[in-house]
Amino acid sequence: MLHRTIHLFRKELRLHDNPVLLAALQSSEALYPVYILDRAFLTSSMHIGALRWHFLLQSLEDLHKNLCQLGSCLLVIQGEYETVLRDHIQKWSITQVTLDAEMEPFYKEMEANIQCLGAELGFEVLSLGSHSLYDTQRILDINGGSPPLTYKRFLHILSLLGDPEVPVRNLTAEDFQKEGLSSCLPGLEKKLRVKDVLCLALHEERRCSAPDPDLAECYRVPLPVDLKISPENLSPWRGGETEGLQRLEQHLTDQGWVASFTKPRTIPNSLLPSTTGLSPYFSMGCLSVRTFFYRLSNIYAQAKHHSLPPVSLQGQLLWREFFYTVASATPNFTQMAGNPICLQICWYKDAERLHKWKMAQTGFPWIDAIMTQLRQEGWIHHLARHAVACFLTRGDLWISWEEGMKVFEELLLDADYSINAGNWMWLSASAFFHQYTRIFCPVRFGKRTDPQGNYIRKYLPILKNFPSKYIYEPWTASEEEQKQAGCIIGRDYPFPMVNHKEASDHNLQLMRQVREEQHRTAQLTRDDADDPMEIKVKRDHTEENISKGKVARTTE
DNA sequence: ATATCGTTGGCTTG
DNA sequence: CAAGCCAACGATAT
Repeated sequence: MLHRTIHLFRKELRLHDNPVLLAALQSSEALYPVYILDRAFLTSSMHIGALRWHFLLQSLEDLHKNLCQLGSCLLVIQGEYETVLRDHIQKWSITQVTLDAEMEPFYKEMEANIQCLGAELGFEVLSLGSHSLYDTQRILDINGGSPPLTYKRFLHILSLLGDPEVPVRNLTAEDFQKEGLSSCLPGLEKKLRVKDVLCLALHEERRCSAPDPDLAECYRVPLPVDLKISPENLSPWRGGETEGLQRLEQHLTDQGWVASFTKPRTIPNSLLPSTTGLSPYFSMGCLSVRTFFYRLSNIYAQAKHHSLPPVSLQGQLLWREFFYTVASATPNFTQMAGNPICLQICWYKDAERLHKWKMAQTGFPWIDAIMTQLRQEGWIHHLARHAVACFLTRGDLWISWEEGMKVFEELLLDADYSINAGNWMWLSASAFFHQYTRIFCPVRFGKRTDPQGNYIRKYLPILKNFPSKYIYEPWTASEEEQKQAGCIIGRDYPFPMVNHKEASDHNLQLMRQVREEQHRTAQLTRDDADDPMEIKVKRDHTEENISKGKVARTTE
C-alpha cells in the first residue's frame, strides 16, 4: 500500500544523495516536502546566529527552487514542530513521516517525539542517515563499545570496515511525476508551475476545488525581515545545494591541488580561503559527504601521488567522522562536567575578558582580525580557529573552552555540535591533544604566512597604515609613528589585554598543576577501587559525575 | 611494564 | 630554512 507522506527536511537540505527522500518518493502516492521552521528549536537547541539564519533561509529558497524544477515545491511551515505535525497529519491524512536521521541529542529527541506521535496518531516513521560516511555504531561495535580516542586507532577501525556506502542516485523529475504521485499542495502546484500539472489524487482535487489564493504565500520561505533578522549580511558564503555543488565542482577541477592537499600547509590568513571552504554546505547538508568522498577517490585513483589522512582532503572528512564517533558515545560531550574524556579544569570566570575576545578587542591584531572575520563572514580557517581558541583557553585568558564553543556555535556557518566541541577540547588540551607546552604566540604565529599583515589590514582597517614591522604589535610603535599611521593605541585601538609571555608562562604552570592533581587523584581512585570500572573514569572522578555518565550511557 | 607517537609551536642552531 | 631541542602527556601498541 502506498503512503501519504510528509517528508521532513531537517539538515539534509539537498536533492542529491538523499536516501530517505528517495525512499519517501518510492513508497508514496502523495508527498508533502516540508520544512518546519521552529524558531524556538533553532534558537535554543541549535543556537543559530544571524549569519546562519541567512544561510539557512538561502538554502531553503534554493531547495524550493530545485524542487519546483522537478515539479514539486517546498512547504515551509512556521511553528513548534509537534503542533505543526499534529495539525497537518490530520489535514492531509498522512500515513507516513520520513526524515533524515541525525546524531545530535536534540535531533534524536525530536525523532523520538515524532515516533510517539506516530504511535498516537497512527502514522509510520522512516528515518535514514546520510550526514556522515559511516554509521558510528558499527565503529563503536568493532572497538568493543567504546570510542577510539586517537585518529590513528580510528583509521585502523575504518580499514576493517572498508569504504563508506556509495551515494544514492540523484532525484529526477520522473521521481516526482510518476503516475499517480502528487507531490506538494495542488493549489500551490498550479501557481508555481503552470505547465506540468500533476496527476492528482482524487480527494485532494476535491478539497482544492476552491484554491486558496494565499496558499503559496502561506508556505513560502520567509525573508530575514519576516523573522526580524538584520538584513545586513557581509558573508561571501551563500547557502544552498546549487551554490555548494558549484563550489565543489570548482575545487575538483584542479586535480593536482586536490591530490596534493596537505592541511597543515594551508594558509590561515590568506585573503581568499586556502582550503575548500565547503564546510558550511556539509554542515547543513547542502552537500553530501559521500558524494565528495567518492569524487575524491576518483581523483586519487587517477593521480600519480596523493596525500593521505590525516592531512589529505579525504582525511578532513574523516576527522569529521572521528568527532561524530566519539561524541555519539560520550556522555555530556559538549561540556566539561560529567564528560569522562574531558580534563577537569578550574577555568577563570571572567565575563569582561570573554567579551573582549568575542568582540575582537583583545589588542592583538592577529586575534582581533580573526574574530572580526568570524563575526562578519561566518567562516575562518582551521588554524585561525586554533589561534583564537588557544588564546581564550590555555594560552592567555584561561577561560573555559565551553564559552568559546558557544561563541563559535553562534557565529560559525559550519557550526556542528560534535566537531565544534571536539575541536575546543582539542585546542584547550582537555582531550585528544596533550602536548600542552605548544602554545600559539598571538604575535609570531600569523607572521610566518603573512609578514605584511594584509589579512589584518583587511579586517582591522584602523591599523592599515602601520608599517609591516608594527602591524602585529602596534603598541611597540612610537607615539610619532602611531600619529603617522592615524591610530593611537589606547584610544583608537586597545592595548594588548595581557602580556602574552607572562600569561602563557603562568597558564603553563596551571596546566602542569592540573595534570599533577589529576595524576594524584587517579592514583587514589585506583587504590580505593574495588570496581575496575572506576579506573576507567579516572578523568572525571566525582560521584555525581560518574553516576551521571552511567545514566547517560544506559539510556542510549 | 615499556615504548611509540601524535594533522599544523617556538626557539636556537648550523 | 631544516633539524633538533624544549619538557613531557596519555592512548595505544607491543
